[in-house]
Amino acid sequence: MNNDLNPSLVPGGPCEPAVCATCAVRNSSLCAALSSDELDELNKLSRRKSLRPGQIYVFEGDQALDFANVVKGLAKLTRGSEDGRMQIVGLLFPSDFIGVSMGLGHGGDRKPEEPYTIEAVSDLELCIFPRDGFERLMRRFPALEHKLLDRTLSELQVAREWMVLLGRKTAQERVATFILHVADKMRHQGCHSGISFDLPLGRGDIADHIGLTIETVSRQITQLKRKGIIDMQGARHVVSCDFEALREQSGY
Amino acid sequence: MNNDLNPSLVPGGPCEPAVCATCAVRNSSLCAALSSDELDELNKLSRRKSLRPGQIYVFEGDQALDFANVVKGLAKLTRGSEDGRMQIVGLLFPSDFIGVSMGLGHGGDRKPEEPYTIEAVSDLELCIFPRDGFERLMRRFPALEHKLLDRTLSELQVAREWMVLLGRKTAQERVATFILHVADKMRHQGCHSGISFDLPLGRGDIADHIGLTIETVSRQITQLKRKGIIDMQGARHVVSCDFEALREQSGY
DNA sequence: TGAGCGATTTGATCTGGGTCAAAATCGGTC
DNA sequence: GACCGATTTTGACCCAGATCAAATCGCTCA
Repeated sequence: MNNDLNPSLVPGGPCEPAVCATCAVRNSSLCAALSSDELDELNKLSRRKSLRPGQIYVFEGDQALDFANVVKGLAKLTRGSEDGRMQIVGLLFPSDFIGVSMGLGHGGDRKPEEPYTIEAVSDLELCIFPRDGFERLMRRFPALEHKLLDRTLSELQVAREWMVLLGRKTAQERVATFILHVADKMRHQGCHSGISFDLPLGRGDIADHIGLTIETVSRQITQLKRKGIIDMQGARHVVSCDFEALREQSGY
Repeated sequence: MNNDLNPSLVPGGPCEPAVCATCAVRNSSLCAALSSDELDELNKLSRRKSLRPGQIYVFEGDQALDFANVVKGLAKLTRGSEDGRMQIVGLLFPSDFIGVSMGLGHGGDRKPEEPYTIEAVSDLELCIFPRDGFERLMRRFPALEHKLLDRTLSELQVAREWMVLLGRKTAQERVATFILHVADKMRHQGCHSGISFDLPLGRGDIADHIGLTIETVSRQITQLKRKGIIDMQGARHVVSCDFEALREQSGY
């Protein structure tokens, strides 16, 4: 898939909107598909929104909201049930795109329902686009739609990996896999110096992501520490970790 | 999203290729995005392939194969591990599209690896397109790419529903959910008369799909029969089923 | 008709991870 | 630097679903 930047695109170039020129995800979000001129059009539609940890952007069952880019922070995509069970079906990192869970193009009919709740995990900043306007731009700029397809395919890939984890892996393998995923994600985000990084989720959220309980997650992390595979300072900060050993514990 | 048929498309119209005109999935697969003329071009690239139950189309780890439409039958998309654990991450019904699990556009570089095995469950018929040619057509006919995006979004939706099932549902809820899904799928496939239909998978495959063992699946089905929620003739054929009760058992 | 074989069901037992409860730790903050 | 609520860890016990083993069912083919 074409990941090249548009050649006519120079950050801060001719028509590049000021907000976008300094935007942390200008070149990694869907916006990377657009030239400065095109970006200018998109920018005219956009507005920013900030959320504090624990604040909810959409509830499952609500009418479909607008689209948005995650600019900063972390959000979780969850499904809950009355009796308190909860599953995190996706994590939303900077540059991830929000709002297509229920498909595109519900222009005429009544807005469909959001299938998942989106909640800020850390301080979150979103760049929001109205559905109609964004879809219209997508029709005019096929590169935008192309990039969305690209991303949706990787998300599908991630979701299926998680199906394997949830369906067939042991508690130990799940936790090892989760830590590997986080390390990988952090490396790509650049918030990462070799082997030391923070877990972006508390034990409860980790449990809801890998289909276990808080207690089991905690015990498995203790195991990994005992085996010398990871070393931590406090509950969140991983000081060192043996990736090779983790991979072996992760059930491939 | 635009699900309308192309108005210039009349089955059996001007340039409609003969194979396509009688194709079972002409109007439900990606091909529904194309006019007769466009379809003609696509058809020139295509070839058919048949597989018997149990035959394997691609192994996970193989080099990426061509794209394909499922024309007839059922296939499963699976990930296995050395110790025999197996997870079905997707079922492929007629009109489903195959070959994008690892993303698009690996033109220049070495072909990436298939992440999943694809195996025929029943007699399977595929309509195969070479990667390069199909991607070129996708660039020329944006409606094709649009439809692929549409489908990928629904598959992501299905995968996430399954994450909830695998992460948080009880055995009883998993089996009830599975039967509802099958009933729904069968209704849409038209192989369905109100309340009676066949389970397309054996107990083993059901188990691998919903993250249980054969024995547990069997016991849960027995439970549902005892409760009078479903009635069966043999192991595969559902004679009647109380959808309302099933929905209640399914954990929503 | 009935022997043979894979798929399914049923039964008996075991266990990984859940549940419930209590300590220990971690930040904050006054 | 002592206090407090939230988070995490640890311990004791339990149970849903796995495992192991043995019928039973439903085919196909002789």
